[in-house]
Amino acid sequence: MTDHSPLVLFNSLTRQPEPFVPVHAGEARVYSCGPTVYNYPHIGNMRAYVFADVLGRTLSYKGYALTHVINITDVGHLTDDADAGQDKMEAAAAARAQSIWDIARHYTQAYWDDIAALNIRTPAHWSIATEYVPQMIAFAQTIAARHCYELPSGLYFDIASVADYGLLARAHTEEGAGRIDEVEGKRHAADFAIWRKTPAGETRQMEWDSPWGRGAPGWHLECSVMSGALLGFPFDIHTGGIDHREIHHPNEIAQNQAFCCTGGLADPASSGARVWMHNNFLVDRTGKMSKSSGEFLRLPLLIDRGYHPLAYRLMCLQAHYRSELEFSWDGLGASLTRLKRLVMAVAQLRDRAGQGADQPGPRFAEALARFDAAISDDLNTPVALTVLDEVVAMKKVDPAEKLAAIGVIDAVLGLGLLTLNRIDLRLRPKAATIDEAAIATVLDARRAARADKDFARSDALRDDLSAAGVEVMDGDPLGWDWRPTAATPATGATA
RNA sequence: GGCCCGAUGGCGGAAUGGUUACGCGCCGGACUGCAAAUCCGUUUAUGCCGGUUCGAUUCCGGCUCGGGCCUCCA
Repeated sequence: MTDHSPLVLFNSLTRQPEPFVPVHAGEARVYSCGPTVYNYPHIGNMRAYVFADVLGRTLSYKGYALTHVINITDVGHLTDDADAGQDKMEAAAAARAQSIWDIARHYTQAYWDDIAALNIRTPAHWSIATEYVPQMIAFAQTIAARHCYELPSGLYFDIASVADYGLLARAHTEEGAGRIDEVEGKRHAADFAIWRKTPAGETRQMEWDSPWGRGAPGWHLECSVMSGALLGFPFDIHTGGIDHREIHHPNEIAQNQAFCCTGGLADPASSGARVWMHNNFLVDRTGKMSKSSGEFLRLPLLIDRGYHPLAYRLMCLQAHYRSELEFSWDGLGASLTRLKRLVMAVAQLRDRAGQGADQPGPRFAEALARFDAAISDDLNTPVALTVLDEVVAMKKVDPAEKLAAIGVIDAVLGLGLLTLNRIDLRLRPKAATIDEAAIATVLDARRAARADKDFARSDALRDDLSAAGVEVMDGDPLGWDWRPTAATPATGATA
């Protein structure tokens, strides 16, 4: 792993791949837009953090000292129009008759559970929006005179006050059909709230005093403030979902420009971050990605159905982060099968390796160079995975060295191959009608029948288990003697 | 309506101006009491119409279809 390719990342600002050049030598400072904790994250949301995690792991692998920040937005966002809707956090609290703070705590924890299940490394900082309100007010005061104007509903940012507004979105701000309900007095349709005043006569659970009256910060403000406070302007990389490329990040950039008193975006440092990266969506043709439709695709739902969460991570890695990825249960099953085979191969390797070398050795140099080239090419994880497969399949090599080579690759991909057991992958679907002990009992009886060459009885027991959602596997190399049939939906579920 | 993106085998999904990765599935073989699991091997694809080119899946134009954003959803 000596011949490193230069790391090239696709910058949304220029729409070009660019060599990564750190702002501070040897360091990489990354800010990722995190969740708004008014509901559970769905697996499409989580794709963004798998992407950010791979980016962070790649930077670490390349030798940069990584400082990663992910924010938690616990300040409410509006539900519909930018300035007229109901606050999402307030709405969730009202619907559940809980304190807005309880709501935030609950969904933050749910998000963190998903993060852990997906083997996403904990960032250096989880920045909590409500802990930065004083800094947000200070930030707003800094830019107010030159870049903002006040209306009865709040303090607004004048997008004409900075150069190149909307460059990131490649959008022209001349508004076409007026589908947005204009806030009375706004100078441009795209002007956005820096501070939202609480309407007269109302009280909100979350509100703060400010020079513009009691209210709450606009949500674009928090990312500017927290990224600047924790990483310093300019920092290296700002990530988020591709939807943020259109509105949120252009606004964030405009705020950063105003705050830094810098000019146009010809100099990428003016935007606050040198590189802006956006992951594409997970698309779901079944329509279960919509949070408004009741049951949507959450990670725990996959687990309940018998799919290990890391199968979902692998599914994400099989596509490039800038491509849309089609979700299907069959596809998830395919990823689980691939992961299972990888894990099994590595487990066998561990059995044979013993106390061996912890370095890959020259036999692996060529493959690792190709891995390096792939991941350096704007995080091409699909190709990186093919290199992993090749390394796993290599014959006549020292097992300990091979294990070390796999370790190098998995440190970036984060599939947990060195620690995951095949047994770990055998999740029992929640809906299964049989428990582990019962399975073991039937399997014992079946073993006895087979020893007696009573194959009629043996097959009957196998059919019983099959009817209960358990597929029997004799002679599995690693003792995985059954698996849940629900985890392999591609096969006809004949009972 | 405005802006933008995409179309690769059964499914997912890479890459490339000239031999179309890889995974899963399918099929064949080994193994098995039979299966399954596992291992080995094999098979199939660049939406349509033009253009540029010695040569296009790749570059350009048009068409069709699909998708995203313009409503704070990654």
